Amino acid sequence: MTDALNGKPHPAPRFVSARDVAELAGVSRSAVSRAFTPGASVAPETREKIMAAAARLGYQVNDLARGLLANRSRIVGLVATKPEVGFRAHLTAALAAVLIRRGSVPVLINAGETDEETEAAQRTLFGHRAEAVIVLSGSPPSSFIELARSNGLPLVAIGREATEIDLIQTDNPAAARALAGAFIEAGHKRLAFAGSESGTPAIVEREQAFVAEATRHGADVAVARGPDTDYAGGLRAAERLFAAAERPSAVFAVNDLVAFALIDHLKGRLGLRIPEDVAVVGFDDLPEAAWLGYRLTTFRQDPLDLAERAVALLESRAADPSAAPVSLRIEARLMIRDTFRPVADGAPAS
Amino acid sequence: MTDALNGKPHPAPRFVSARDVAELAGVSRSAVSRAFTPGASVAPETREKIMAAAARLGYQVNDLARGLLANRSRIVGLVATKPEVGFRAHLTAALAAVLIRRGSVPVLINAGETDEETEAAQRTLFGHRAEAVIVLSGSPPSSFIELARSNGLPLVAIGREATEIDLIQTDNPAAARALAGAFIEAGHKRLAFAGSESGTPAIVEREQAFVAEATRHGADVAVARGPDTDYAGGLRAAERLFAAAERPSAVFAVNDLVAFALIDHLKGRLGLRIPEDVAVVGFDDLPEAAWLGYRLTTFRQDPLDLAERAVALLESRAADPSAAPVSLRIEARLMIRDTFRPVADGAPAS
DNA sequence: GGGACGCTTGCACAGCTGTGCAACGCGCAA
DNA sequence: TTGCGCGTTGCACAGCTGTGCAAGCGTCCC
Repeated sequence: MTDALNGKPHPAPRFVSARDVAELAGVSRSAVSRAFTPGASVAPETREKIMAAAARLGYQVNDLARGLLANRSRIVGLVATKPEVGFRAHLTAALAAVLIRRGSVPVLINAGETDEETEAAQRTLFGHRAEAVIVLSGSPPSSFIELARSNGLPLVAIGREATEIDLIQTDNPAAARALAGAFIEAGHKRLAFAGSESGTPAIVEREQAFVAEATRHGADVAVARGPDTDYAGGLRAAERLFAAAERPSAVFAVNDLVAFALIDHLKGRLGLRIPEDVAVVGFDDLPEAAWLGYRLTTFRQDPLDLAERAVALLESRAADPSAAPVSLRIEARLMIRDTFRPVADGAPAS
Repeated sequence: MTDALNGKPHPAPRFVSARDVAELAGVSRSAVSRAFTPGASVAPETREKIMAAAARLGYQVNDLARGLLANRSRIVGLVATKPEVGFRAHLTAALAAVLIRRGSVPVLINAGETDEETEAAQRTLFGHRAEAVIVLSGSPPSSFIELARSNGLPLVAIGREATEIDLIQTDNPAAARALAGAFIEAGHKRLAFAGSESGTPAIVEREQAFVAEATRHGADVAVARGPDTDYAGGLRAAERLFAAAERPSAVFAVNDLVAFALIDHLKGRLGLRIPEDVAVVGFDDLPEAAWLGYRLTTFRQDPLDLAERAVALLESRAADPSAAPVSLRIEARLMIRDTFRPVADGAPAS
């Protein structure tokens, strides 16, 4: 099957090379190379002649050969499990856009569940001499991290916790604490956290900080975890939280997807009103959070901002490989919509 | 800025090469090459010695050099605008998974709106000697198609209409016609189509076939188009369709996103019941369509199926570059949920 | 007019692999 | 023992680029 693309009935339609251009322009091949190298020494008229020939032939510098020589491929791996779902989709797209703009080549590694797939992804990445890897949040292919470190290639993790690695992360504890405080200030006594058992560091951080801060204020906190951090998982968590006799009046959903499930369950199945009966707050600010059906109050993570910072981190890492690992925290801003409104500064709750 | 990653304080941490392995194993470099080439002539014990040395050093064949020699990079470009939104996100992820499994390298080209970005994407793709390109539906970077064809590299378009190019497409007209018939059979007289002005071929096909079939049956069809094929566009279309005195009783939304907007508008703002007052049907079967808040009846496109067929098409194209362009139609299946239930076979409408 | 200097340009090598060709060693048969 | 054949291995080249080094040439100044 693979053979079809491997086969060579036509021996691959040879691309035009610098030699072709040199011949047409009547100069040496090195002159062509210099013409395409900024800052190299070429006479203006020679360069012009070369450029004209190149344009006529449709020449494009072969980045494979260039990368081979310079030992730099410009390839950056984006490793993610389920890159199509929720916030990761937005983060992936933003990273691809930022990388392309700076001339890099984003390779999307859809790191599957099986070891076989993980291994194929590894071969792909290292075989093509990726010069950097960005690991998105999600279940952790720790073998990647291992291998990248042992080969000394820059690696940035987004939302993954790992020692000895550059890390960029939303400030989950701060957000969770602030929200717990806001719930209590608004008069809520019975709080709840709808999480998941996925065990992602971001998930764990949000839960722990929220629970800790709430109990510090003397509030009850119920915790329910779905099997995964998605809509289905959110439904499970919602069922558990609201099956008990003592229902919470304010819920922090670890995720917008979980929050949507929560809202659908409360409104659709239990007939509760939001936020009058139950206040709900999510995390991510997916576009869906602004939809009329939800109007979800949620913490905003800006994918483009995150992507730009991640790439900047990559650059400074490449500039100084021996520097100490950086751990960057980014503040999440609460987008206030209809599912919960904090008490305004000084003003009484309405 | 780019300079940071370009700079070479450490001259890039040289990967181990076949020569290193050869030295350690005490053989020639060609022996190493042969050991990693299936079907090459190597003595079993030599191969074993080489493999041991390779494992110890962590050697990995350099696909850049291999690709340079063979004139095959294994790189496949995925070109899409806004790859994070709706069905494209799922299609992109599915394609990446399929390509990785077969040993290809999926490069995600987030083809922006500006010419500058498009040009950067082109350079990236052709500079790295991509051996195939897959264009996802969306606004059409037609210069890509042009250039790919002139360089004779396999190109498959999904949902894009273009002559002289391999094409894979859902059978939009068939689905639209079937739905128009089902609406009428269920007793609806005033139909409507919520579309967009984006002008994507798939969009146009659905609109035209739906309108034609409905009028053929003598039904009224109102058409409203939002500026774009997304939630915001769907809201605009919904406003226009239901501002008129004569409200439609069944609406075909060109897209699940548009359908969600429609539902939110009808239920939330106009207080209508679905499907009692208005029936709504979408297209794509995004995961959101199964959410409790929507339970949307919609046509299903299977991203994995589409991805596998696209890659298969790529392979057969590579095997025979001179064959006539193929145009493949895939049937969309109606997923029946709560927003519309067709009359069952032979049974009367409930 | 001659020498020195600076800008251009070509040569050759490096970077890493796959493969045709020839050589080499070994086993087997005559 | 010699010759033949086969399996294995090394050499060398190709594929495409960037760049140090030296040579060439023109120009300017003394």
